Amino acid sequence: MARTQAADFDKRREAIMETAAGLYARKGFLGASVAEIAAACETSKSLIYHYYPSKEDILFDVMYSHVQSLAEAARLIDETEDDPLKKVRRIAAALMVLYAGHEANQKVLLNELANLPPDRRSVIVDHQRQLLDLMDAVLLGIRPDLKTDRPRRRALVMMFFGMLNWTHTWFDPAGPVKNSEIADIASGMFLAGLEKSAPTNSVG
Amino acid sequence: MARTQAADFDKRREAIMETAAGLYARKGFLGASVAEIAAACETSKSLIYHYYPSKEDILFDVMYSHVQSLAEAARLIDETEDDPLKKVRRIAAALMVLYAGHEANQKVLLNELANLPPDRRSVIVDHQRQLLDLMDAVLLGIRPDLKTDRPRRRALVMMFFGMLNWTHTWFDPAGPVKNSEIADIASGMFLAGLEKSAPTNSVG
DNA sequence: CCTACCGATCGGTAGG
DNA sequence: CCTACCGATCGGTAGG
Repeated sequence: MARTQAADFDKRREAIMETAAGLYARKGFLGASVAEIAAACETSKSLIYHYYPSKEDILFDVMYSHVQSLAEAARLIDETEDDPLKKVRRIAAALMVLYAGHEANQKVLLNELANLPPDRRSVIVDHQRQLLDLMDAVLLGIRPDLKTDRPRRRALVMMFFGMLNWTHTWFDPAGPVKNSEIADIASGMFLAGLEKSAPTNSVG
Repeated sequence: MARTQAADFDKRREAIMETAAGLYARKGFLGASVAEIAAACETSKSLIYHYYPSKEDILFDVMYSHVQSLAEAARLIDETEDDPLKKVRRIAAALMVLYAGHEANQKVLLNELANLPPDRRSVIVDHQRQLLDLMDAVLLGIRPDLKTDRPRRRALVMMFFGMLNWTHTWFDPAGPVKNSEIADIASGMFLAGLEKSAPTNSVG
């Protein structure tokens, strides 16, 4: 019976986390109260504190679960795809799927990092850096001439993530443009830009 | 003498606004207290309320002054430059100059819109939409084939602003890459992507 | 799992 | 009378 209760515990905890993610996304971490989270869960404030030690622990959970799935998805593609051009397109597509399916978590991840204490923030930032480093390696495979220009590579990788991450401010998964099209447009611009600025026509 | 006092009033008011912008950017609107703003201004809370009716009015001022200068800069280029390709490059460069020179205002504009009441928020959003509409017209000048595909144009314009606006999360004006280079990279990718996806080779 | 609370701090305002 | 400004404190609400 203890196992059954534990399973139920994790399930309720996750439900609280997802409800909190929605409120944190809409009102901000500081703008959303624990009482509001409890009300949205149709339960009491005390129940929330039974599942989480603090409001901040819920925030960490929202961010950590999401950033981990992003890094994992990219790693999987990196390991199973050889062509660096296809890597870019597949990673963009996979990230957009995860963004569109977890809009609240994505908004919170991008907007509320400052509300974590340094030690927990660095855990999240580490995972984000894994994603950036992975894309940096992919970029280097496409543009080996940039081997000694890390600052420029960093800027280029940030353009890629800029196009994708900015979608949280405007993209509507229910709208006329599908998230797969957004991924195609972003990776298309990224690759076209890399090709056009390359020293030789070795790209393509 | 009344004129001299009025001039001093505006000057002090602006100093408060810029100090508040820095705190709002670092700690968020809800995370920064009026007491902190006063302390950072080396004055009292009451003095702050002498210059602004509320904490929220300061927020509006921070956003409004910034978004207006962004829209104005783009409008000026739009009116004085004929070549749509050059328009893109010049607007990107002008926006990056304003972003780099007003980092705090830019962060606040992008992160704290939800903390304005609907009526004041719509004033800011209207100015942002002017910028988007302007870029949409420029895009249409480059890619007339997209005349009937507004959703796709919107997505393309958002890629442009995604690259530029995402810089507030990573770009360091004191770093090795200049903001003019960022503008070149972003507009280069945008234009290369437009060219590559065009139905004919009419672009360039 | 709830009601009843706490220490602290919030945005905003009082008298002078 | 006005403005510019201060130290102290208001009523409510936050997380816990």
